Amino acid sequence: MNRLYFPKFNIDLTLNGGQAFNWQKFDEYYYGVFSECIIKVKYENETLFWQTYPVQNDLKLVEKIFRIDFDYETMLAEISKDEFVNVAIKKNPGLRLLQQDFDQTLISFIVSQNSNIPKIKRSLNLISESIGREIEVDDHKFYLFPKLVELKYLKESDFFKFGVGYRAKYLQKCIKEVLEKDLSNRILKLNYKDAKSELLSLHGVGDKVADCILVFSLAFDEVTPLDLWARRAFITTYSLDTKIKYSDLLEFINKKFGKYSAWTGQFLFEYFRLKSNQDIE
DNA sequence: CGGCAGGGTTTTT
DNA sequence: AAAAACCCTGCC
Repeated sequence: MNRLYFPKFNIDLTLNGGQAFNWQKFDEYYYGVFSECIIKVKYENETLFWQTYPVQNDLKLVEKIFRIDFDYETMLAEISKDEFVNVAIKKNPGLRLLQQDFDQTLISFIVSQNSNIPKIKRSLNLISESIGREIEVDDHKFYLFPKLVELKYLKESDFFKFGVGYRAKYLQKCIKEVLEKDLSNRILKLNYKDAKSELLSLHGVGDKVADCILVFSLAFDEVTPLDLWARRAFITTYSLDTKIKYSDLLEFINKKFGKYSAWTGQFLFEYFRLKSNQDIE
């Protein structure tokens, strides 16, 4: 397998957290389903072992998805100055942000709204299995995530069969809109403000889903998606008004953490989510 | 701006 | 067993 030196990486925390729904673990390897390939990875001795299928050795893709070039140390040094964030980092060392495919992330987070992780994964798998190309890796069958041009032919009732409920209509409309606007290509050149307003104009995309896409696929680190957990985390940690508006909370976070807002949010989010799972203290 | 409906599964009571 | 919650958005 190929190797990349990649110190300070907690692969379990990163791939099982709420930013990606397309990784499955078999034995000691994770297999990630993308639209162009399956990525197989494991992490050992500060090294990422990886391979891509069916086209092998796609280094560019792996470097992009794991944000290999991101200066993790400098970011940690900066945000750990905050005592609360420092605790969250200590409890979740090696947590990282990914930079995933735009189209796939868009679909994934429309499906994710008001739902839970097992159900989200099930629906996304159904979508892949129904039209994605089959790829066999290590005796496991995977199905590539369909591209928007393939999904645009599906009707609302087709999406409904994937168990996405009322989000079927959002998906069906949104895919058409994105293709008509050529957004997948254009958005790569836009700044945060313009990219977000483009996303908000899409059916089924509100503040939270838009920010998930901007952070988890376009690597806009100056904001963080404020779902219920992240919102609760920030409000509790900094004793904010429980009724604070979405945009006001984003502004508060950006003033405090600037270009590392996304990383701060991710650490606090995981810290609160895992803490409540153990439900101690 | 505020309030609520909207799949269906998981979690909590 | 029932109810509430669930990484929410569109519509009124």
